[in-house]
Amino acid sequence: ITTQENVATFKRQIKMLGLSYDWSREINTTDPNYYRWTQWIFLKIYNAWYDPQLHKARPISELLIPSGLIGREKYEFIQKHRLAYLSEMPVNWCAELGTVLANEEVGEWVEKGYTVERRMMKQWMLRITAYAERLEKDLNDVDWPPGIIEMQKNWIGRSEGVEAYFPLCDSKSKISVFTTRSDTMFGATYLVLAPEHPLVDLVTTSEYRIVVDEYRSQSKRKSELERTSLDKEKTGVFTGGYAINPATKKSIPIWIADYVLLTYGTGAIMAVPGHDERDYDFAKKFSLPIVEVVSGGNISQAAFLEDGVGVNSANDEISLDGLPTSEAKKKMTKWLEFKQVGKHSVKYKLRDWLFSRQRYWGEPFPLIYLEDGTVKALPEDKLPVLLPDVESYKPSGSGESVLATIDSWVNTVDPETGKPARRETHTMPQWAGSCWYYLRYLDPSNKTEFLSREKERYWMPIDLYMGGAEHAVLHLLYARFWHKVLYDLGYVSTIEPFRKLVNQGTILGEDGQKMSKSRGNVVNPDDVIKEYGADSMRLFEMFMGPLEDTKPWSTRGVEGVHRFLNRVWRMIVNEDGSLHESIKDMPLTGDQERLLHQTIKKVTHDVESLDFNTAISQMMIFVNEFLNLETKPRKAMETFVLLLSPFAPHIAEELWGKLGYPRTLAYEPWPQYDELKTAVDTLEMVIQVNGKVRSKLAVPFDIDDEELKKIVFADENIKRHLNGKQILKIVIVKNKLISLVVK
RNA sequence: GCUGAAGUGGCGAAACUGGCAGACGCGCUGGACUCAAAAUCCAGUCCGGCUCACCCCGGGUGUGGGUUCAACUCCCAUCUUCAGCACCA
Repeated sequence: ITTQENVATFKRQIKMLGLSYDWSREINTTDPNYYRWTQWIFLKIYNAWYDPQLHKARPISELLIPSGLIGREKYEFIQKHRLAYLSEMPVNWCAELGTVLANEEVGEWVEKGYTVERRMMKQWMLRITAYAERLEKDLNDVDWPPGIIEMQKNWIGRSEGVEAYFPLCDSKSKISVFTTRSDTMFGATYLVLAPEHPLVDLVTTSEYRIVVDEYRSQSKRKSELERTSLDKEKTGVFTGGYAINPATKKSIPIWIADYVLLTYGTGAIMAVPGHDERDYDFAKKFSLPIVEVVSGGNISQAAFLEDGVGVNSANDEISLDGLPTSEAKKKMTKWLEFKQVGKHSVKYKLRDWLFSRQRYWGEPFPLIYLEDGTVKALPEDKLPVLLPDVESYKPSGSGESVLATIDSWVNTVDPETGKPARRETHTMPQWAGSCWYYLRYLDPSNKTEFLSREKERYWMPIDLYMGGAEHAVLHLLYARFWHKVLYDLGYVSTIEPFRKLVNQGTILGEDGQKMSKSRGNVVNPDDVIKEYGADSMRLFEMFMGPLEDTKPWSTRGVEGVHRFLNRVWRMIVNEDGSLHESIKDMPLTGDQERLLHQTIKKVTHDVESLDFNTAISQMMIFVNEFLNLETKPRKAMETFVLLLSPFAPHIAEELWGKLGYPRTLAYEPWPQYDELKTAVDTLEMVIQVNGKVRSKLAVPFDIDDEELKKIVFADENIKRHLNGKQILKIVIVKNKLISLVVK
C-alpha cells in the first residue's frame, strides 16, 4: 500500500515536470508479475555452478559428479557447487530488537543502550567471487568515469601471492595463511588468527582458554570498521599454541587479534614485524620477536619495501640471499610448491554476497525444505511465490522472518512428491529487483519470458546509465554480476550491461546539508512548480552546475532562471499575447548571425556532453543580445525556440504556437550550425611581457607572425615595458597571444 | 582507517589540449520608471594601491614548494570537505 502511494506521487511529479518517459514500459519490482521473474533468475543462479576451466557458469545438470557419490553425499556435493548456497555467516544481531542490523546502524542502537553482537546465522550466499576476475577485467572495456572504475577495482581487490601452510606443533592440522610477500617468510615470527577462525579452539591450550574466550566475546561486539582502523590501538591475546614456520623450521606462537578478519584471505596471517607496520606495532606492544630479513629496510619506520634490494635469509634447502623482492617471491613460491607447503594463489577482497534477509518485504525464495532437511528448488511453473498478507510485518524476534510465524504459508507440499515441506522464510534483499530492471524495460509485459531474445538483441547494451554516485560499488557490481550469469547461461548477448555511466550529483538542501525530514530542509517539487512552473524547475536543476557535482538548492536561483524565461517570453510575445511586433522576416546582421550560430553550436555540443549549465548560459547571452532590439529576424527567434525546447518544453511549445505554427515543435529537426558563420574576422590578441599581460590589440583573424610583431612593437604600452631591454624570446600562440621574454 | 572525488569572488559557477582567472546567474550598490511599492530597464561589482574619472601598478584559484616564456590546469608535500565501506538501497 505504501509503495503504491509512493509510486503514484513520483509519477505525478515526473509527469508534471514534462519528462518524456514511455509509460507503456513502466515496471514495479514489488508487482508479482515482475518479481516472478526475479525469482526465476534466482532459480537460474541456484541451478548453476561455475566451471573454472571454461571460466563461465553452467547449468547444474552439467556438473560432473564423482561416480562414488550417492544419496546425501551427492546432494552435498551438488549444493557445494551452486552459485547460491547456504552458509553460516557473522551478522550484527540485536536481541532486544530481534533483528539483524547493518554496520551503519550498529552505532546508533548501541548509543541508545541496546546490545549488538556478531552472531553466526545461516544465510543464503551468492557466489559473486567466482566472477571476481571477469568483473575486474571487463571494466577495461566500459566507458565509465575513471574514478568509479578505480573504486570497483579496489573493491574487488585482486592480489597475487601464496597460500602457505604452517603445521601445528601439537596436532596434525595446519594453518593456511595468505601473503603477498612470501619473500619475507623468514621473518615471520608469529601467526595471527581471526578470533572467529575455526582452528582457534584447537590451538588454544587450557591455561589460555579463559583469556581467549573472553577476547572472542569482546570482539564480537566490535564492528568490522572498528576492528580494522589503523589509528586504533591493536589488541590481541596469545592462544598458548605454536606452529612451525616452514621456511625457518622454528616454532612460532599463535595469537588471535581482531584486526585479522575471517572474511578476507584465509582468516589468518603470518606476521612479519620487521617489514609490516601493523605487525610491527603489534609485536612491539606484546614484546614479540622482530627479525629483519630484507636489507635496506628501516625497522624503526617498519618499511614494507616493495623494491627491497636484497634478502638475507636462508635455510639448508633454500636461500634468497641477494635477490630483489620480485625474484625472491618467485623463488620462494616455487620452493613452497615443491615442498608442498604452499601454493601460488590469487585472492580477492571481494566477498560472496550475503543475499538473504529476515524481513517480511522482499521476494520470497522459490525454495522449500523437505522433511529430511534438504533444500529443493520449486519448478518454474510454481512461480511466482507470493508474499502472504500479514497483520504486522514486524520482525518475529527469533531472528527469523515474520513469515516463519505464518504456518499456513510456511507449510506446503513438494509439488513433485506431494510430501509435506516447509517454505524458505528468508526473503531477498531489495538489490534483487534492481539487479535486472533495465532488462525488463525492454519487454515489460512479456508473460512467457523474462525478456524476449529478439528485444534483448535490439536494445542492449544500455547506451547511457545515469544514477547516483552512491551506487558506484554495490549496485553496479551486483547488477554486473547477475548480467554475467545471464550471459553465461545464454539469456543475454552482451558481457556488460552498461556501456556508458554517468553519476549525477546529489541536490542538497538550501543549507548545504543533505535533504532530510529531520533537518527540515527538504525542497518539495510540488511547491517549486506551483510557484515558478515546471520549466523553471527543470531549467534551474540544469543550470545549477555540473551534472556530476553535489550542489545546494537555491530558491533565489530558481527566481533567476524564472526571470530568464520571462525575458524569453517578452522577446517574442507582446503583453496582449500577440506575436511581438519587432519580429520581422528579415536577414540577420553579421553579428546576429555569428551569435546565432555560436549558440546553436554551443547548445548542441553541450547537450551531447551533458554540460547543460553552460548551454543555458549561452542561451542567456543570446537573449541578452536580442531582447530589446527594435527589429528581430524571425528566423533567429524560431531557431532559438527550438534550442530551448528540450530544456523548457512547455514555454517553447507556446512560443512555437505564437510564431504561427499550429502543430507541436517536437518533430522539427534540430537546428544546424555553419562553422564558418561562428568565426570572427578580428580578434583580441593578448600581449605578455615576461608572463604578464601588458596590452591587448585587435588584429585580423589568422594574422601573419611578422605582421603581428610589427603591430606589437608599435604599441605604446608595450614600448614602455620593453624600454630598450633585450628580447630573449618570442612565443606566439595563433589567434590567442604573443609572449615576449626580455631582460 | 581504507577507496574514490572535490577545494576558484559575498553565493551557484565558467575557463575545451598549459595561454587574458571569474563567462552566465544570484546577491549587493547606484540610477531610471512610479504618489509609493512590485515588476522591468540601465550602470557598477575579485582584493588592494595611486594624482581610486580615464589609465596604470601590485596581489589573487585551500596551504607550502617545484617545472615553464606562461600553471585553476602538470609534479611533490600537506590541510579540509564530500561519497562509499558489503543488512539504507
